[in-house]
Amino acid sequence: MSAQYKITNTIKTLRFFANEMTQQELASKVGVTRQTIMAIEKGKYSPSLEVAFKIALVFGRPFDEVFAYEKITD
Amino acid sequence: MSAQYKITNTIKTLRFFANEMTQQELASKVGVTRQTIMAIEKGKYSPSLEVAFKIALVFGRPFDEVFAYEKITD
DNA sequence: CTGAAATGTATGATATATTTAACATTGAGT
DNA sequence: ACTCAATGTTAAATATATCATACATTTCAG
Repeated sequence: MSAQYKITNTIKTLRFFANEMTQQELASKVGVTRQTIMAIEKGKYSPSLEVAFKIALVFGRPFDEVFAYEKITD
Repeated sequence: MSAQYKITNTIKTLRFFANEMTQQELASKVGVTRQTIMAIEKGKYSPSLEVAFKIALVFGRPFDEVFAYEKITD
């Protein structure tokens, strides 16, 4: 069948390098709840484009340094 | 108040340069309905990150060439 | 070790994206 | 002008993201 992809992110790493920002702090800055950050970090579901952009903005990093769409099979 | 942003995209232009691909063709390749492409092109709502990635993939363009998060006020 | 803070997990409610279907409008070709 | 394909619009139903709350587990400073 056609190639399979998954969305990955580097949020946990970025939090660590951002002075060990907590999930709660990130959630507050982004304007969502801690559970939303949790779910995204864990890959439970893919965020809305809006939330994804806001997360990249909070870390001040280019979008593709935070989120990627990676091929997992062919 | 805090800065306002809006999500913009270049889908219509990219369709034009992709041999004038129709909304229906794009929708089929992405795996959504034509109305979804319509709504996204028109900015009626912001797509899921998954659909956004798929659209960029169909056009074979870097993500940030398709979608942008632009400041509209300060 | 103990306790508080951070992270993880689960569930039901709400908001939003997407589908489905139907119809209206536009635009280009004949 | 006619016609057909493409685009645009609307409304109701469904799927998924997000919220709100509650509780369990990990982690680490004291």
